Amino acid sequence: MHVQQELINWYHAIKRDLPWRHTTDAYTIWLSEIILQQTRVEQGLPYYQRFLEKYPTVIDFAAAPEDDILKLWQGLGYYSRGRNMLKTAKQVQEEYNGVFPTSYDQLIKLKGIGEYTAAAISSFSANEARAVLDGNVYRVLSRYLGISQPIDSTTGKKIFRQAADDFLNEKDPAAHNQAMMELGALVCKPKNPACGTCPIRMGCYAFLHNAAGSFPVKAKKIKVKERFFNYFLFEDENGRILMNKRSDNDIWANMYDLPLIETTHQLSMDELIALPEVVEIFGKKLIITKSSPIIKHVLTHQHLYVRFVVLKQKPLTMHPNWVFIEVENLKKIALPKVIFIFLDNFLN
DNA sequence: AAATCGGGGCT
DNA sequence: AGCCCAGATTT
Repeated sequence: MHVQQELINWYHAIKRDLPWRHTTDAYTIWLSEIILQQTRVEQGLPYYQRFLEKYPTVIDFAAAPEDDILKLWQGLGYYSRGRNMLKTAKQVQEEYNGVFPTSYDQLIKLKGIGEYTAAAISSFSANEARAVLDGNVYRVLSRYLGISQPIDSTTGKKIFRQAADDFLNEKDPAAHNQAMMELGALVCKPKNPACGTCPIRMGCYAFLHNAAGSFPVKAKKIKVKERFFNYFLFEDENGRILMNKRSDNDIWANMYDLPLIETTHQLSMDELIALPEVVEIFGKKLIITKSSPIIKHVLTHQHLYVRFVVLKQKPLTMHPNWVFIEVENLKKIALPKVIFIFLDNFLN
């Protein structure tokens, strides 16, 4: 039997029961695919359920305020996904009369949909013969075929694109794509792959050479930047919290945090309150109710060292992006994880 | 081509 | 600590 058929047979026998595998509705599949970008199934699943319940159709989604989308996205990370979805939903409503496109060539033009997602939606919703190429597929193909070009180089990407296209089962692209990713997720895992249970091990280069650990190859290393965030929390006499709406050119775009002084390195409390910016905003004599320990918050490309300083007095000057928000209304706005956790502890 | 964009789980 | 996760966009 052909290896592609072995793979599909294996998939049908052991596949996980995931909700987006029960539909061919392009909107629903789009929702699942965007949520699952760089996100494990178990982490994305509850978000998928909540989004589908609140926005059953692309028309419902298109009508949502951006703040509502970001709020529902809170905690999932890579928030531009949510903002791009809103743009695409509006575009589908206007240019496609609310009917979500299913062809690769139309999908690839939409905001937030790249090669992987266009291939996924077009194959799953319309069985278009497009091979997906995600992290799972890179790993499976590199091991199976023994491809040692780096998956994060331009030439490597071309080679893997060709390999994925060649390997595609054109008679059942949808099941083939699902099977490739399922194999990567359940068997051909990054660490300690379960080669003993792999349905296609007898044709696998890495299995036959006992070299799964050598694939895939990555060329680049991640560079991590350190940043030092000093947040100031001020609660006024009416129990409202002074919040800050973030800009759209940094992490946590358009989400809410607190008045922030960022420094280039870690300061002591004495050094912090002597800073000219701090004096300008809060005056010379700071009345500090309490200050938190330094919290290390780890992002992929940044390590944040975050401190919260609770103040008694209100700022002398107000920044345009600052706004007082009632505690009750905090649950309506999107907060980064580290902010949410601190406020949750502080207020409860 | 390289940098940027989160948060969580596994080793 | 380092790597990876149903990647895409910006610089």
